[in-house]
Amino acid sequence: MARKAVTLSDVASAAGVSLATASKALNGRAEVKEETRLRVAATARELSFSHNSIARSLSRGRSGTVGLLTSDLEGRFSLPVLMGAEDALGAGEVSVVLCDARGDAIREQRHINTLLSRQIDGLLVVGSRTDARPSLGRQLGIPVIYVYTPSDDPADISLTPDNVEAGRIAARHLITTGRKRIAHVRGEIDNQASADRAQGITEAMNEAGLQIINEPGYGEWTERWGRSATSLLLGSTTEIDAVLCDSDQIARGALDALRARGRSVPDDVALMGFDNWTLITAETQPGITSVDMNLEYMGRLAARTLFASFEGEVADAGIKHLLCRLVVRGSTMADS
Amino acid sequence: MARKAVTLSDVASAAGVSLATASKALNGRAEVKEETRLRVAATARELSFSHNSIARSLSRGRSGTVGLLTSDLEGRFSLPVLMGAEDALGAGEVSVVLCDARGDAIREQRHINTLLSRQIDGLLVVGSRTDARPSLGRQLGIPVIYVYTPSDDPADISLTPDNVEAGRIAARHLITTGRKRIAHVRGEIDNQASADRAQGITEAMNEAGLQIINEPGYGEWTERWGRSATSLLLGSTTEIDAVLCDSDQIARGALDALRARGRSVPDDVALMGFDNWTLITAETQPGITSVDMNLEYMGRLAARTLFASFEGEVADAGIKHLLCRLVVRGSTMADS
DNA sequence: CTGTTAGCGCATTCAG
DNA sequence: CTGAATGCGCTAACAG
Repeated sequence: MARKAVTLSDVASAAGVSLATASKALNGRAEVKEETRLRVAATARELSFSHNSIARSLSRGRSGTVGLLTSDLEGRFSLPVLMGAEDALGAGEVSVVLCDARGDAIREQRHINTLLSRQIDGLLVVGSRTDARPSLGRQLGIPVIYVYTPSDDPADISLTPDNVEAGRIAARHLITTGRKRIAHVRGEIDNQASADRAQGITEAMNEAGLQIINEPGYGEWTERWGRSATSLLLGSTTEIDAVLCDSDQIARGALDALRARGRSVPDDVALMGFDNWTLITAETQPGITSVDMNLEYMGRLAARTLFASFEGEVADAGIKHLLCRLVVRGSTMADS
Repeated sequence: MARKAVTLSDVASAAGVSLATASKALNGRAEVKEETRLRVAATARELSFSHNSIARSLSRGRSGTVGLLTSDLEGRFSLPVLMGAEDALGAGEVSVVLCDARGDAIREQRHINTLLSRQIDGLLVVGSRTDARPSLGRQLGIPVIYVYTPSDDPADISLTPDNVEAGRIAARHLITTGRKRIAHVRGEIDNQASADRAQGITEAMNEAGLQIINEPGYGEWTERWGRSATSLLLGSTTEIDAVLCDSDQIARGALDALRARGRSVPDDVALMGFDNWTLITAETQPGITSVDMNLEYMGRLAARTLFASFEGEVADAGIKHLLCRLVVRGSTMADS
């Protein structure tokens, strides 16, 4: 039943060599005669030997493991990041230990301690909003990379989307497709992503000599808010020909409200969201144009950066803003 | 910079005891004088000592780690399960090593090997559909529990939702609220969940002397399919007063179609889905009544079962079907 | 109660 | 090129 637990010394004696030689052979190390290397490899295969990585870690001093600390697994932002990271890491021989702090600082600290005691070689800290979070400090002794949610310490390495640019991209797309009276339905107040996008939008509008229509103000990241904000907009005397929403969910609510009011999308009014949550944007009729934050890429990049720092390379500290990508669907351009 | 790596023997000598005593003290083991235990604990704290769990694992023979093998991280089914499991496991001192096989058998095998070489104490295999999957075999030497997606080997331990009962629950709810002409919009053909639900629905209908209206047939798990299936239904001469959809996404599509045809929900037609994906069911207007699969509970239970088997308890093999839970919203009952 | 002695399985000096 | 010896940090019998 229980695995025979064939050890390296089993292989060694079976192959008629010493433990040390077997180790070297299996690790492709330095000077071992090709012939013996092959013989050891063969017997290892026969015995279906598998390294005990616990023991290996102990003597090597590295565990081949990285921690993945997330604050909310359910979040739709941390998940793609996690996937990208897991993908890149898993391919590189290293395992990922997952910890969900549930947004609780105590629990986070506990997790960090157990991760550290497990001798992880590096740590990825991923959050689900772009407002900076408290740094874990520089005393951890291992490389740490903050993903999506940046650290508030500029000495840390953080990867986050360039939401200002995302705002520019969105506004420019609407302008390019002929819209002039663009309303911005915002997410929650005091939210960095929303603020950054607003900035980018304003910049792009100014470039074009236009002014944003910004009546409905802030709300939740929900369809409900999208519906009511849009109703407000349509109820006012201000004419609009585009609604730019801070999230796809808000945009979906807006779509329903526009339709209920008899406005056709995109003919009467163009509609856009952010995040490119295809679950929403690709399912509606018409699909909703959005700006993708390249989250999975971000996770992958974070993993690569971690790898690099294992090799001794030092990535530049500070917050690195990653490019976003426009995804056009029917809500801004007919036909498509 | 690098952690001082204070070891147990550092603590021991600092506290003026032997290594062994220090170990026992810190582990709250057998006979150690209360006084010395405290002294050791104190110095350990002073030196901010932290166990090296790699070394500990090596000598104990157990790693305090379980593998979590999933086939699709993005899946909305595996995620809640994973959360529940991570929660229960994390609270119990054990860490979770995450592996995503991306639905690829080769990759899955690779992951299993590295997990095994990492000496995991147990394995959770979670999938995102309820059709049985190939067993990993009984030769792994550690307890394995299949979650959501059951194993095809009855000797394995599997946890999965009771979709037959879910079907009954759904149909009974519609019947209880006075519906008689109920259509079932199904998901993909050859899908176990859909088949099980159909069975339960039929049973409940028969109990009430009713017959299911089942014209539109099978389709994708998408809003699009929900829309077209419902359009078909409404276009036929058969009158209906309820649409029971195999998923919330399908139901949402159905809602749009009903509305487009001028049917009011729930007054003219009641509407239900399965899975209780609140992202959808709670956001629409009205909310969509659904049957929750208790996924997070399932994950938690899986973790507990794993724990139990560490303690030597043997859970009964076979597939255990877990109860589902009706969640009533506005789409089946006015007001609420 | 406490300290001594062995390993856990492997990588790594350093002689041969 | 190969092998005997040493240690990673800790737990687990044993003696004292």
